[in-house]
Amino acid sequence: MVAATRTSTARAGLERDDVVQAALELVEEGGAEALTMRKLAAALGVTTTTIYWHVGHRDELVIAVIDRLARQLAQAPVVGRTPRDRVLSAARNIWTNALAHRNVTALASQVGATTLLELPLEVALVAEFEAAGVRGPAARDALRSVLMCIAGFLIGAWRPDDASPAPLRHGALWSTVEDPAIAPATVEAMAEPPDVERLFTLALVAIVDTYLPAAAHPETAP
Amino acid sequence: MVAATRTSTARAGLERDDVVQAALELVEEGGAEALTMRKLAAALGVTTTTIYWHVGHRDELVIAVIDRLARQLAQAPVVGRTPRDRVLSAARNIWTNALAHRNVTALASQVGATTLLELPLEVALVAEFEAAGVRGPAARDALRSVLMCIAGFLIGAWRPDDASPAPLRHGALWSTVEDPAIAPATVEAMAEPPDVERLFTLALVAIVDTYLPAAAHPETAP
DNA sequence: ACCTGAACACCGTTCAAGT
DNA sequence: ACCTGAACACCGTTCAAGT
Repeated sequence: MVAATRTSTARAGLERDDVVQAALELVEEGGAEALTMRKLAAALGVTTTTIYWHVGHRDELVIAVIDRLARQLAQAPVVGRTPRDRVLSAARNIWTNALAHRNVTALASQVGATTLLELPLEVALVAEFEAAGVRGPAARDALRSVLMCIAGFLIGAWRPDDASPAPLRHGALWSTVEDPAIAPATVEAMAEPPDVERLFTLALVAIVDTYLPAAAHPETAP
Repeated sequence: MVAATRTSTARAGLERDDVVQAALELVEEGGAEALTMRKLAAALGVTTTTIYWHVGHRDELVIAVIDRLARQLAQAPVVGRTPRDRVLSAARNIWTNALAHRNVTALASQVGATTLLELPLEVALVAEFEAAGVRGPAARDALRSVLMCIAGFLIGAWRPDDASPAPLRHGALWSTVEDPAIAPATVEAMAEPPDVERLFTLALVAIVDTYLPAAAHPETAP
């Protein structure tokens, strides 16, 4: 701890890094709404205004929290033999990372700082797109499409319906549907939760294959 | 708006529907955070507690707001000659509707009431999937995949980077990237905002084609 | 330089009371 | 039945002041 190097121990010995780290822990455990200036101060045994002295107002603190997690994250390895497999692996790393740190990821998404959190993983993905022959604006479109797809499936993955009030759940609302164009068996199937992990994989492959050169598609390869 | 300042303590002639309608207008104009019990009361020329008498606490009010917009929405027509085109049209109706009512859609997403808002459009989409030969659990997976894809691209569409603080934007962060595996031209391309509408269309087609029977795919059709 | 205490302008929510 | 006023427990943020 850096505080140990201090010779003058008259104060609380609090440093900006300690505050940010404590804030990160609050978010990881309790989500964005658990991060209040007052709770954070209490967790550090300090007054609310002390937080302001160290990190400024809440927006700056949030950015610092995201930045701190970004630096802590280990660079996940990209695996696979073919360029296509490696692209999928790099994309899946972003997905896995977001699932592992859902609360910070959700916070980053709220404040529009997603890129700050996952830039190294994005860079790794684009590098694989380059290796697969996708570059320039096409690489940007491919990256953005994959990122937005991940964002959407994340919502489905970490709000597994039972976070909603009972009468608002997908199954509950669909159970009231009567439509001559829809078979009863299909309506019934709507009540079951989907396998989000599997659906994500299918969607990811579909989108990636849209951007890869035709030669990389297994379906249309000679 | 029904605004009027009352001093007397007699009836305001307020009904639950008026409160919900005023709340809906607040959200449509100013987003979720514009909907506070106090602002709503002020807009109606009434005391905060009156809101509670009419609609209960905020969660119930939010649900009522979403429900009210859902009932107001005109049923968008599905167009197209082939089953595939009609599926894409029905899916695009959900996308278009969400863009048109972004604030309420975002609110619904926050509280897990998305289905409440767009159930009729979901039913229309599933009906087209049925007509295209996708039913039962496969129809559920197809619907869910399309919905999650829409959710992700919505984030990209209504947070067009300039909502983020300047140094956190995609382009700004990417401009610092130096990676031997990535061509400078590709890094430069990352600074330009993508055409989200176009990317959404490509992704939607890719996902829909994953679920449609092979005969419906133009690429693999005989 | 570091930290405290009081204060301000907001929130959601409840309760007793008025007509 | 409908509505008000006061109150409680929270927020983020600022300011003067203490060491």
